[in-house]
Amino acid sequence: MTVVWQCQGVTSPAAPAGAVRQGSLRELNLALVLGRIAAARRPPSRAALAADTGLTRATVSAVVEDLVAGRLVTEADPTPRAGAGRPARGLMLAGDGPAGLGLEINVDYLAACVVDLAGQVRHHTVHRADLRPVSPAEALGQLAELAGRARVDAEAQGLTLAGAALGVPGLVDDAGRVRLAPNLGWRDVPVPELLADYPPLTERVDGVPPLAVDNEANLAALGELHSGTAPGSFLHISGEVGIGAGIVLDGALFRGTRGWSGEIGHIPVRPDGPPCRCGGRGCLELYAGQEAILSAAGLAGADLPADRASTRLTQLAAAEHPAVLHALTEAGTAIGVTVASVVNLLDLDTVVLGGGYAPLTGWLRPPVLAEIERRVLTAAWSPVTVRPATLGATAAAVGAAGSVVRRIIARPGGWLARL
Amino acid sequence: MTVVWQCQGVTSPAAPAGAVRQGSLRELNLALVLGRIAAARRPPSRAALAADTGLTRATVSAVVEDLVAGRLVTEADPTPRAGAGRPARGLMLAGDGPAGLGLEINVDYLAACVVDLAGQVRHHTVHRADLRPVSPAEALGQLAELAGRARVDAEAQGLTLAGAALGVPGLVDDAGRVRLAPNLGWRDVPVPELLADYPPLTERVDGVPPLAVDNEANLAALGELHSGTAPGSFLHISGEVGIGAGIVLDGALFRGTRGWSGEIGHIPVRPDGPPCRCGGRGCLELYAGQEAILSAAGLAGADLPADRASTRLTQLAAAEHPAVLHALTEAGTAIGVTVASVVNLLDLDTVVLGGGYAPLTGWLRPPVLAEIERRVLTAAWSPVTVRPATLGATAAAVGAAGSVVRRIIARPGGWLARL
DNA sequence: GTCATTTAATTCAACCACTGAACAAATAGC
DNA sequence: GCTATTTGTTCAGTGGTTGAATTAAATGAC
Repeated sequence: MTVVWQCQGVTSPAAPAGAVRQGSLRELNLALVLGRIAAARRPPSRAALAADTGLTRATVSAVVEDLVAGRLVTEADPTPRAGAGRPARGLMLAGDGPAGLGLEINVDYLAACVVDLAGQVRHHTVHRADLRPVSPAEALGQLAELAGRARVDAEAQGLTLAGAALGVPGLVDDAGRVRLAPNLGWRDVPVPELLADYPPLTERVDGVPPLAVDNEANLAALGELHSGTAPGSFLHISGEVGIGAGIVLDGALFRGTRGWSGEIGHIPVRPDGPPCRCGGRGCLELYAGQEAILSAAGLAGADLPADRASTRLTQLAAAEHPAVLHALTEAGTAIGVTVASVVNLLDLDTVVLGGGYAPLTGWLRPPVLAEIERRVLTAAWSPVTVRPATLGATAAAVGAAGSVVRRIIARPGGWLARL
Repeated sequence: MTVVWQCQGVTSPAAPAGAVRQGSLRELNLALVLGRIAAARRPPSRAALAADTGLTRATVSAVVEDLVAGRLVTEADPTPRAGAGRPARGLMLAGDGPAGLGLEINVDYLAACVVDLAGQVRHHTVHRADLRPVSPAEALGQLAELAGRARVDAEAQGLTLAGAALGVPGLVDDAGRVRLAPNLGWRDVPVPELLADYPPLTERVDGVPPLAVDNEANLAALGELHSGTAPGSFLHISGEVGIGAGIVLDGALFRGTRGWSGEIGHIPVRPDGPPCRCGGRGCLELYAGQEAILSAAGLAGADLPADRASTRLTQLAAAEHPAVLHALTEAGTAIGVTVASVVNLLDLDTVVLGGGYAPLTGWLRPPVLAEIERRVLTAAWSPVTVRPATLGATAAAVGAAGSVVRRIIARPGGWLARL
């Protein structure tokens, strides 16, 4: 049995922009019902779905039959119900159907994980290594090995991988080429070509590339969206060596005209400030990037590996180290000025601090909120929530895997047609 | 014959998020075909539409029959074609069907206009008057009178008004209440209530309010979108007394969580700059607002009415008045810093300068582009276009009227069901 | 001038998916 | 055991699309 790869991109529009043929009706209702099952707290019955969606029970039954046949949905154990009547058979996402493979390349680690339809992480590997001195080809080779092991493990658990997504800390174009990943030292790296020796990651199925490559900040934001703890629109700021942001609007990632949205690290905080290596002046990264915080805290010479720096900062902050507290307040103020701009522009009510910022949220939040309150015109009527991300350090990998299964949930028709 | 009002909001999602019943199919295809007719350069034939949409010619014929019966589409004069074959009958949006009423209240004028389905402005009235000393109730009374005259004129031309939208220079909530319009001096003005004496503007039809109230910058951006000269995603900056922006993403206005997006005037340019009346410091409005430009140009004492200030600036700039040129360069730089932030964040490739900025584009563009090139990470690969708005001074009124007819084009089913 | 050719639009039987109502299944309460 | 109640399925009916055949209206060759 061959593995089916059908991921063609990370954002899922779910709107049938094109022609609405006869069968589209079924496709839309498959997506509708499956979406409700995915969103429900406890396994809903067919009758409940009918009441919820407005479809008739007959239609829901037919739709569910398709979904069960396609291994997307299973019936839960018959739970004892209160009151009279035939007991409902609860429906839930299948744990043994299609799954998504999520990959991540970052400055100091590689990660691979597998997430099933229900959102459970079924496999997770992190390979710590400084990737800066390694060539892109070699790094991708190591990644492919990780991917291969993840696949074996997934299949041993009865899962079928339905696609893969890869997060990188840089700008990615439509073809999956990494145009620029400054902190990794990559420039114009043709990821799909370099992975050509690993067919499962590159062989096209029906002309669709199996591997989606995207910015890690975008994928981390998607992961946060799918974790169910975030609202439909929010800004997710990833504080790694650089600072990236994922923008989620109305339940969908906003990727911009070329897919290069979220470059929040180079928003000018002080237009006449010190020069940044991007060519601008006074960019946010100069005030709230990892190096800037370490240097302001007097830890510049320590030369910590990137993943240690964050934990070290948290420890010192918890110990109320004065220079660290000051550095975090300064960083928070700079983030707050930038976030105020974003909120004035987009009217978002939630900001999620992710990556290295997540454990520092307790210290960053006060100055961020202070700047928002000072600078956002509508802050008085609509308070802005600032909270830490719920996914851990490899949020991008989990988000990448989640994006694959979310795509199936948003358009089950494509998956079912392949059986 | 009664006037039918069916406008319920300005943004048009067009996606059938809910249940997909039997009839939804027809509704979606009505929207699909009508949308293609609206977007086409020259009147397409049924056959061309079939090829374009992927529907069969039979289906297109049936759909078009409905659209013609509903007065949304008419057949164009049979144009002589090249080559053999039965001549195609071109289809175009009807000029005598439903139309939209657009209204605008601004600091120094009231405007009303009527736009037909094809986007033609069929009626246009501007009433110049300083609205600051006038009470909101009285201003709205004058507006209702303008609206009444527009309606009479529209009906004399055989048009049926299908809804109305009103643009105001301030923040509007879901209920149509103006929460804050600083330059007008309004605060918590319940527009629908104050218009209660003018039933055509407030009587609900099927529980739907006939009048949508929105920010003028949003409506001006929509007008620009519908004029067909702008791409699917762009930033529209309205330079009036204040500075507002409309954000169009993927062909739809982005309104934010509460509908208060686009407050670009209070994005901090210099976080430690002079205090702004919004409570923040160094806001864009302090560097590129009308007063700031006039003051920097040494024209602060002139006390020109708002509409004159813009023309005066244009004249002086054309005459190469040194202080004015300097003031415009300074303003353009501030705008450029802000736009750079927006482009870094959203990856837009087009910025439209509207309102008072439109005639000044020639002088504002160079400094804006210079800042973008310095500060936008991706500027080297994807150049940003900065261009003037194509609609005139009352862009918001035209955009408001356009939003009404665009809603019908996006969801013709609702309109047809009312016949 | 006639006729083949070509393209446009309509007609019609077939089919697909949803609807609504009737029916079967499974439980609680009396 | 019987009824009430709720779940889920079956089935005839219907709306809307499909695809092929047919009609319509022009050009161009002879």
